[in-house]
Amino acid sequence: MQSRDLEGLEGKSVTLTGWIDSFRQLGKITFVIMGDPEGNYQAVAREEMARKIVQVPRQSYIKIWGPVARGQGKASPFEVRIEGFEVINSADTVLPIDPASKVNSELTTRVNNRPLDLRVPEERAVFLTRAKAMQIIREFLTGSGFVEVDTPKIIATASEGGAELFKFDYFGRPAYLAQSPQLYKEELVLSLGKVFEIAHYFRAEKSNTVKHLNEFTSVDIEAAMAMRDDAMKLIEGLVREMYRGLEVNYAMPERFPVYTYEDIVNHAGLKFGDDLSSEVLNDFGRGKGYYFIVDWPISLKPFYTMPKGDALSESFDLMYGGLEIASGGQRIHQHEMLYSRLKASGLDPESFSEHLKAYRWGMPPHSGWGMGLDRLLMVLMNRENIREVVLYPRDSRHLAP
RNA sequence: GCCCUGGUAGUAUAGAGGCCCAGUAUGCGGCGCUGUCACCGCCGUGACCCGGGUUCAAAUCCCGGCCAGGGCGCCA
Repeated sequence: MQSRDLEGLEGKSVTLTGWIDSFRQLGKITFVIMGDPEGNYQAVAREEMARKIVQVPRQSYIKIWGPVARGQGKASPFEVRIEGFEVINSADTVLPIDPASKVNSELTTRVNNRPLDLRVPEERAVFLTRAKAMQIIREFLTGSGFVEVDTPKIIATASEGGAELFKFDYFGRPAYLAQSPQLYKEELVLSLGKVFEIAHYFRAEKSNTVKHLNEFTSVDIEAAMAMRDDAMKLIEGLVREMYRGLEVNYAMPERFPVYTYEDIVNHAGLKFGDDLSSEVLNDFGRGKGYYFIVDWPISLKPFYTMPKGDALSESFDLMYGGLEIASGGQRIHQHEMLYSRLKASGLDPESFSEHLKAYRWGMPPHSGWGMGLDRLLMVLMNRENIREVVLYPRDSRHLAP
């Protein structure tokens, strides 16, 4: 309930439930700032009622009743004149954070007390935006002919090599938590054509940065008969749609600039084949918004990446400044080529036999990408730390809450 | 894995060897105030991460531990 929602109820008596955000006591009149999932609104108690209600601990969940009247509040043209109240469940008087936000707690303290933290409308807004973002993504991709799929997160073999995976015991056999849906989404292209998945993935890397988590959310797509440029157009369109749908002001360029890997290597004075470090990307990306880096050396990309000429690949990364938001490109669809790329990447084709099967059944050419949703949201909401846009972040130091 | 920084009331902070049995804000308890809007004023409450050491004297310096934040690497 927000003050403006009370407008149509002027003169009527209402009964509302919610929590007490704060009190402003002025002698015989007390203003009670009430909160509920929709927002904050003002209620007023006088005389005896005022004396009684201020004894209820802040953040307690209560029921109030009384008529709605026009008020003089700056942010609350309408208010509830409290005729009675009932404490449904009281809160501790010592709270680990201050939901009235008179003192701002640190991110760690807030995350450790997330449910209470989210009683702050501004903090709740982050996750309402996140929810809406996911809705926009689903609508955009579904509207573009993609089918939403669910692939397993418990897997038997490493999907791409590279990142460390979490290993665990699966009824006596070794199993891993999925690092990406890469192999499954490519297999599904065979019959579904265009697929997408929004899910959590896991990396067992002991990263200690503001942009890495051990459990993160990825938006993945894969599309039959799409070329790399089609995949790039799609993600650019999706990013634009998200800014539009979420009403985030941002000076979006006509088109996202495209740089080649070689441009950056030359700019940084590196040699072909060197990976681009955070330092190089931060330097190159300084002052830049969204842009693409294309034509990476095949040696720096996973085995399923389609080669371009001898040394390059049909790949791209979507960047924001120095931060990698997504990566993708065209994939290999020919069995023989995939087999030899596996070997060239130092992987054992035998352990990918389940996956390779699909490439003998008429696999169409295809392209796709995987996008770090948390990272995009971080940029979109102008947050410094990925943990700010994840409800219960998992990093190497935090397994709880 | 490497490196840097930091742990002071519930929360957020001041503090750089004696001015500190630790100051401020907010919270909490109390008193006053009839329209606030971070209401205000007054009183009270509550803290130096743990263990050693140096020193006449340690929140402050040194060593170790634990915990946390961040950078690099890895990676999305």
